Amino acid sequence: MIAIMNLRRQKMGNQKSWTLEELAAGLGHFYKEHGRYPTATEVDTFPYLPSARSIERSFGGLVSLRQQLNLKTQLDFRSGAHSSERAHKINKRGHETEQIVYEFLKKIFGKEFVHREYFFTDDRRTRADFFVYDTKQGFCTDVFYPNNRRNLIGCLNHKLNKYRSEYMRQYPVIFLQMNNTISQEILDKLLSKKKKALLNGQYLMSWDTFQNFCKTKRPLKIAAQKYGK
DNA sequence: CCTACGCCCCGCCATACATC
DNA sequence: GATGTATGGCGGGGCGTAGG
Repeated sequence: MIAIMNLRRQKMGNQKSWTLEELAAGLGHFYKEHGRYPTATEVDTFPYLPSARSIERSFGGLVSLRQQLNLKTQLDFRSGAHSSERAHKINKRGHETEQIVYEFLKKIFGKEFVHREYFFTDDRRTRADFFVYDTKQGFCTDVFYPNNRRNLIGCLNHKLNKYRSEYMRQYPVIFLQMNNTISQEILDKLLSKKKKALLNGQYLMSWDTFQNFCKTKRPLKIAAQKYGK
């Protein structure tokens, strides 16, 4: 049996290949802590395991590894119960998160000047979560809640792709990242190293940064009160 | 029924870096 | 030089939900 302490590898130097036994011990350690086996992203951040990428190289990937070790768990987390549960959680969280942002924007800019699900064209396909009218040109906000840094990059790339076209770039757009464990400092560092950079008029903000940003904007006023509610 | 959407998991790939 | 491993980006597939 391999002692857990021996499994923590040094980052550089003296690289030895991981054995199946060591991986089994690492996975077992994760199971003891969490009552289940790790996904690829969890494998990447778990100190007693190599990266999922390494496992892919040497053991044909995580699905194959789970099979080889005959783990009493789902082999592939992309479908089935795990994926179903995840999708439910994401939808619930997404709805709640968007509501928080909506309430905040209404308070600052007024209900009349905050549009939800703003459509750029009439094909009713491409849209931003919010479009806010202010005394200047206004701005779009695309809200998301990534579970961790890695997924954040995935989400961001997806959004950069979506907002590439001319008509999606008529207004400034803020990609609003709502996971408060990922600070603005982390976001800025990530962007400075990122290959596919943000375009002009695109910003990546944390919730704190976004709130301060909104306070620098000038809300519009409703001219005649009788049109108010 | 269909399609679009947001997010996540995974495999594939290119690249960077250390060692031989 | 060659080889091996770590790292991060990218695209495909999957899920539930919303709306046609």
